[in-house]
Amino acid sequence: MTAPGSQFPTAATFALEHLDLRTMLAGGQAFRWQVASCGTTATGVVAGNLWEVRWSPPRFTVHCLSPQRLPESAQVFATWYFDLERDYRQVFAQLAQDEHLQPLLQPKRGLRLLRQEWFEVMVSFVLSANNHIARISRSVELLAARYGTPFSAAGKTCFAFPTPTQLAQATAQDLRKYCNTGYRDRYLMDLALQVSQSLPAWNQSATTATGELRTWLLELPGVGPKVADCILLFGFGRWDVFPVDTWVRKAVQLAYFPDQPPFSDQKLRAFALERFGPLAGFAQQVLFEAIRR
DNA sequence: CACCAGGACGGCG
DNA sequence: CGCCGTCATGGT
Repeated sequence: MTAPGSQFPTAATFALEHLDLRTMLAGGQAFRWQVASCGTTATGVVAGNLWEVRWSPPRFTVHCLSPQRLPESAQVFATWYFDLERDYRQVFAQLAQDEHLQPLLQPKRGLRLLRQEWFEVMVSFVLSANNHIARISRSVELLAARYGTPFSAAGKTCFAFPTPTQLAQATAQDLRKYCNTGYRDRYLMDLALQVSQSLPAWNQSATTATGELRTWLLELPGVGPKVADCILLFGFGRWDVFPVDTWVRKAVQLAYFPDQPPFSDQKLRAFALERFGPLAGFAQQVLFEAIRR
């Protein structure tokens, strides 16, 4: 389907065995999706466009609601963003070889990791420190409305997530006052400044090794080990990381070392990387979802 | 109304 | 290094 005003097809349909929109879109990896209470449709702004998705098994449909802005076909976008070329059957089969993880997998078959835009992920997870998912979502939306580029779609005004340069215009005062960022205001401002002044390096980071990218991220204000790993996982598609937060800490300890004294985050990370290797990031997401319910 | 939230940071021993 | 108090704000 090619909508008037668009030179690209604005809808695409895919066949999937499993999918859980709530977990995938509102589980704490992305913050701009609104999932309907039925759990079968959702809308969200991604990459400067408004999208609607539908899940009616086994069909996953993606529809662009701002066709005049679409820079590529909906199929190309969705294949990348929703990571549709990855063989999730094989991912689950591989992880099922772990006897401690195996019983947790079946309820999480609908879980997927998104390939989000890295700057939005940086900002979202700097906000995530000592914060609630609901409040993070609200701040992200307020940031977009105040500093992002507006566009109209589906009869309303939407806002692209601000670029580093756009967000660098912000003052700490306004971030705190209007975007509800709390004490993270200065982190965000300095983050936007730093990133906007080194954009070429970040844009070429696709070829950078995960370890090196991680050390770059750790130099950014408000980015510690956990946030850096989330940015790598959700924003740069690196699955060879294992973000350790309060939930995963409990989950790993409970599933693997129930009668041992608490491990340090460093030890937990090393354990997981050794055990799950290139699937560590996805294993983390399974553990996170399993313990959080 | 305490307590906690997908932690990071700075200061201290 | 590792440990500890602090940080702004609202959901539960």
